[in-house]
Amino acid sequence: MYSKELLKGTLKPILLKLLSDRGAMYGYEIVQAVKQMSLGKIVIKEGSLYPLLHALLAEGILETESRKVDGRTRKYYALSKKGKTETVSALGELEDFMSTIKLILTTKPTTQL
Amino acid sequence: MYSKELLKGTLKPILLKLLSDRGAMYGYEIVQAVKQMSLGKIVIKEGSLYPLLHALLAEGILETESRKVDGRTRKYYALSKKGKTETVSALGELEDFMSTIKLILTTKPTTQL
DNA sequence: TATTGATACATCATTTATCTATGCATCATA
DNA sequence: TATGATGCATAGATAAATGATGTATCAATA
Repeated sequence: MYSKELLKGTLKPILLKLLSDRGAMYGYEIVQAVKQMSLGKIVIKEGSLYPLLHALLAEGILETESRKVDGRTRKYYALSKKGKTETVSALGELEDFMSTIKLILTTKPTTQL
Repeated sequence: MYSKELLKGTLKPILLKLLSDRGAMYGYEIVQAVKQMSLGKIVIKEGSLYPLLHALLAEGILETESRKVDGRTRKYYALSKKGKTETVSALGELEDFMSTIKLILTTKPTTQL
């Protein structure tokens, strides 16, 4: 797990990317997938994920459908049409941001003002 | 400027990297340097920077020295010995985090569970 | 058969990094 | 003499994520 705050702002694009790749997913599955893909380094908390899912649902970015599997209810979330557009811009922004950070981190010390 | 929250957790390592590269710097100079290096995309607010500088000073990560230049007071901050160690781990963590995000963002859609 | 751990959803209070807004002061310029 | 750039500072607001907690089903095990 990374120091508390780095994750901020990255959860939403990560979620959108996952749904974009895999189609409909349910909460528990999302947590496991992120944990697995990040080699255990990113563990989304339920207290973070469910409010985010509900918010994106309310925004019309996600659509939902409940299915009963082995006596347990799973609530599947998928990208709406609007959500697919949103995903493109969210991922673009994150990648842009990361290159900016990378730029600062890799600037040679000799580059003085 | 990026959407509000992405910056969270990155300000400290960015600051440490800057001081590590350039030695002692003062607040206003730091804001300008980050703005310039990020091509205007990252603008640190004074309300964010000064409390951070004071906190790092209190932690013994930074050392300070005031100089009067052209009638204006500049408060220079530099890494302490402890701060140099801290910088190494902070930058390491940020880079590790970024590769993890990159890993998730670039995973091929065909990689299903 | 009782307990534990995994599965599955949910909410509420707390934390905390950053921003907004504001304040003060000096200097250069128009 | 007003404005913008330089320079430091703080207090209150914002909002994302966490921690803590709750409910319930199912599988494994002791």
